[in-house]
Formats: sequence, structure tokens, C-alpha cells
Amino acid sequence: MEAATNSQPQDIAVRERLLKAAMELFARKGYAATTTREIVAAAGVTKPVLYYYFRNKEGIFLELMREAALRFEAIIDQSLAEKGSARKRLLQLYDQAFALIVERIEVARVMQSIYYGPPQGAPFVDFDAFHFKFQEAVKDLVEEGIGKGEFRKGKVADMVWAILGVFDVSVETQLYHPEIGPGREGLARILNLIFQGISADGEGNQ
Amino acid sequence: MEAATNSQPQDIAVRERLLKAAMELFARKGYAATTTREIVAAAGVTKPVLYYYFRNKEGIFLELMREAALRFEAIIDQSLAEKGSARKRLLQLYDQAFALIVERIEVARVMQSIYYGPPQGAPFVDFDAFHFKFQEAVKDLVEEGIGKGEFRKGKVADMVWAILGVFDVSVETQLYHPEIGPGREGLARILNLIFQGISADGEGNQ
DNA sequence: GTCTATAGCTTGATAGAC
DNA sequence: GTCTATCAAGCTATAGAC
Repeated sequence: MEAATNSQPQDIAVRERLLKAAMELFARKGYAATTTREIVAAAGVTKPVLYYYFRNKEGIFLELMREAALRFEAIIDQSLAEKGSARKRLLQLYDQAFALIVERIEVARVMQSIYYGPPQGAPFVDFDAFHFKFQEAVKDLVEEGIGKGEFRKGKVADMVWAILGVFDVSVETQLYHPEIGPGREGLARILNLIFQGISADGEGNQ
Repeated sequence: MEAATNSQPQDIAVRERLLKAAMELFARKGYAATTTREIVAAAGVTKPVLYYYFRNKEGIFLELMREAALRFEAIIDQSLAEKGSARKRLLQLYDQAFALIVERIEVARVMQSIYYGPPQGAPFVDFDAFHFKFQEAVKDLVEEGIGKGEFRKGKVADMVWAILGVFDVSVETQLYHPEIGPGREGLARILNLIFQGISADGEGNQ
């Protein structure tokens, strides 16, 4: 790839190469263990280039988080604005959120790593806010489902936990053991299973 | 605490202090970010003392994992050997496993951190083995429940995922937001919810 | 058994030439 | 925009005195 004498495209390519290299390394080794030396080596540039395009190591990290975070929030907002049964909208929310995670699997790994792992000295990103926003969306949909008579009257919080558990286990398995996990179709099946229960008598009595 | 001239108890106390200090620091900052300097400072000794009682930083880490891992395996084995309905045994397995996690919350945080977080250069511990053992135990209990007619005939794997999700979300919330989580009693309620389903018609049809 | 002191290495970041 | 060369700071681990 020979660069033109003074074109922008080459600059953009370098910036993109840095972002991609950083994402792969952060995903595989974590933020703290990834050195700026490794990032520039993987991108095929030298050290000062990184500091030219980004303020520092934190800057390149924050740049990576931004887009994924915005798309995730858009999916939540959309599912709340949607029409249809609560059940259908829950299925759609889960399907689209899961699809985004699969599409951006490396960014998801980095986020999971920071959220559930050690601080790693990474710059603050309010993952709790996304977490709570997602949880609130599920809660709203469950309450609406109860209101419409789709779901039993019961402890809303418990229903929300059960439904969130499905997402958690599906995402974690997708991230760490995709070969054995339920995947996108399985996620829908399992969510339906939460709706219908697994007891033979349909009541779940002791 | 003045030491006797040549007694063993003082040595043991130093060893225990080092283990406790390491556990707290590993839990709060992660393995990689915890320096041997901090460990010895928190234990009130100097650096070479750590290398005297343990081979190195890895040695003190492995010593911490051992006891908790053994107790976790014992709980699984016990629940499989137990008599009673599959439902009752699943509830017991979850209750005891959750109780162990609450009791050893800091060790649990360290394990979660290593398993879901970055490698951190920590010595290898086969967390996948525990994970799979737990999963297999749940699967066995679900299959037995279906055989006994307690549970619907259906996709066993999906039922297992739904049940595992309850544990995942309960443990994660306990670890990171214990104030809002379901806790030990909530875990039992949510598991029962999985058994009975949340649909109003008890069938969960589209 | 426990200390002080330091060797030897890796890190994030930058100065200054081109 | 990109390079070479280098900095100060922080780390694990150990040598050697007591």
C-alpha cells in the first residue's frame, strides 16, 4: 500500500489500524496488560504515532467504547418505543442486543472484562448506567406484560431477575464458550421457556 | 503483639496475616495490579518474609484458591448424592453454593475476576472444570426431574441454561450490587419462578 | 527469620530531527 | 506525520548483613 504524497486516506487508515489493533489486544489481554508498544507494533507504526492520533492510552480506549455504547442504548430505546405484546418486545430486545454483542464481540469482551474484572486502571466508563438502563427496560416490559394480562401477577423484581439471568448466561457463554452456548436462536427459546416454566403441572408447587 | 523468643505460633500468625492481606488486595485490585509490596505492607512484614513462606506471588495465590475450590466441589457432590425430588435438590444445591459464595465473598470475587476478566498473569487454575461440573450437576438433576415427571419433557439444554442463568445473575448481583440483589432467599424464589413460568395462561404460547 | 539496599527489567510518555 | 532515542517511575525478586 503506497501512500500518495499528501492524501488524507493514509492518515485515516493508520488511525483505524491503531483502533483495530488496540481492540484485539484489549480483548485478549485486558487493558492493563496491553502495552502501548504492542499496540503500535500490531498496527505497524511507531510509538509517537499513537500519541499523535490519541491523547494517550486512555484516549484510544474511550474511543473504542463510544460507538458500541451508543448502539446499545439505541436498541433499548427502540424496544421501549415499539408496539406489540410485551413478550414480543422482550424477545426483540434480547435478539437485537445479543446480535450487537455478536457483531462487536471483541468490544463486548473488553467491556465484560472491565465490568466483572479488576479495575485495571482503565478510564472510568459508566457501565452500571447501561446495566441499569437495560434492567429498567426489562422491568418496564414485564410490568406492561402484567398490566396487559400476558404475565401472571407476581413479584416483578423476581421475574426481572429470571429474565436477566437468561441474557447473562447466554452472553457469557457466547463470549467464553461460543461452541457450546445457546446462541441467538437458543436465547429466544430459553426466554420462551421462562415464560412458560418447566414444571410438568404448569404450577410449580412444592 | 510482642513475639516470644522462639515460638512457632508467631510464624503461623505471620503466614495467616499474609494470606488474609493477599486475599483482600486480590479481591479489590485484581491479581496483576496487587504488588508484593502492598501485600507485605498490609500484613505488617517485609518483602523477604513473603518469599520465605511462599515460593512467590503465585504461591500465595494458589494457596488461596485451594480451600474454596474443594468446598465448592463437596457441595456439588453432596447434592447429587442426596435423596428427594429434583426440584428440592436443585434448590438445596443453589442455596448451599450461594451460601458458600457469600461466606467466602472475597475469594469469589477473585475467582470471578480471573474467570471473566483478563488473564492477569495469574497461575492457571481450571475454573472451567468447576463451571462444567456445576453445569453437569444441574443437567443431571433436570434429567432426573423429567424422568420422575416433575418437569415437562423438553429441551434439557435450554432448561439448564435457564436455571444456570438464575445462579449467574444472583451471584453477580451479590458480588457487585449486594444491596439491590435478590440474595439467598430471592434466589430460591426465582428458581421456583423458573419452575412455574411467568405466563398468565401457564403455557407461554405466542 | 527478618531486615536494608539494590539489581535488572518493563512501563507510559516525550524531545527533537526530518 | 513519522521517526530514533531516551526519560523517569514502578515493578519483581534477590543478595547479603544481622
